[in-house]
Amino acid sequence: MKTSAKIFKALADETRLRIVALLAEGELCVCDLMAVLSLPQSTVSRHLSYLKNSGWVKDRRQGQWMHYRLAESAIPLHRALSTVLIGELPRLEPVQADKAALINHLANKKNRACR
Amino acid sequence: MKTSAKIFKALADETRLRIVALLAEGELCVCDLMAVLSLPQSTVSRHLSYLKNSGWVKDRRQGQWMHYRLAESAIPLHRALSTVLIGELPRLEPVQADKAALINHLANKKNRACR
DNA sequence: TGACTATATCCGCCTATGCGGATACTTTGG
DNA sequence: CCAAAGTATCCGCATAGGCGGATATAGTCA
Repeated sequence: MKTSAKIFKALADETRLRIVALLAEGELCVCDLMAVLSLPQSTVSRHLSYLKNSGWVKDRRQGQWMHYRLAESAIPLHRALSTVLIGELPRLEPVQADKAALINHLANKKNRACR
Repeated sequence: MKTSAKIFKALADETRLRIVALLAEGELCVCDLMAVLSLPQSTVSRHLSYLKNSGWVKDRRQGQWMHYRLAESAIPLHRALSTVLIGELPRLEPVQADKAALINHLANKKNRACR
């Protein structure tokens, strides 16, 4: 029960929902998220910690970059929510805008580093 | 987006999840919930307000009793989450215990008032 | 090693919200 | 109209957690 509330708590924040929606597109590093969300690094990093701590994302270090991706969970509620999020979040206008910004960002960045 | 976060916030609390699970069984009044959850009236009432305010429940006055039931929403995310909750919450042990307590409470109460 | 980049964490500040006892309001029945 | 029941709200208190600048850490490359 506590576990379930924790799963929902992680989604009870606008920024974290945006992050989850972006990660649904694939693995991203912190600097990409900063750029797309236009948020300070400490803010993005804090939310990612929260998501990691609650089991929503996994990280993977590659050189100086920390890559984050959605985690697959063994908890049925968690899995069911993932499915819902993947199906419903893309309907939201802000999510669509973020995705467009992501595509644009990745295009500009090409094979260059983050900045 | 803000709306979505609000929907999740309402579920980001153990007590509210228990209430939602109980209301999935059908309409209940505050005093029934107090008895089943073993929580003070002000606490139960506060959580019901929160759930009402976030669109999760509707109330209906019948004499001195205020009856609460799950609300049907027009918001796709909300509807999808309802389905998930109804499917997943019953798997949780604390929810099963609450349901048993509810059945017991209703049986003891019969046609008498709440106390 | 030293400089630079990417990230995590610390910090002080501020708001949201949980708790439950106390109080106020609403409805009913006599 | 009063008393009692059911409920909502107020209150003071405590903690969680949001924010973003500042600082610490980790990895890379010359």
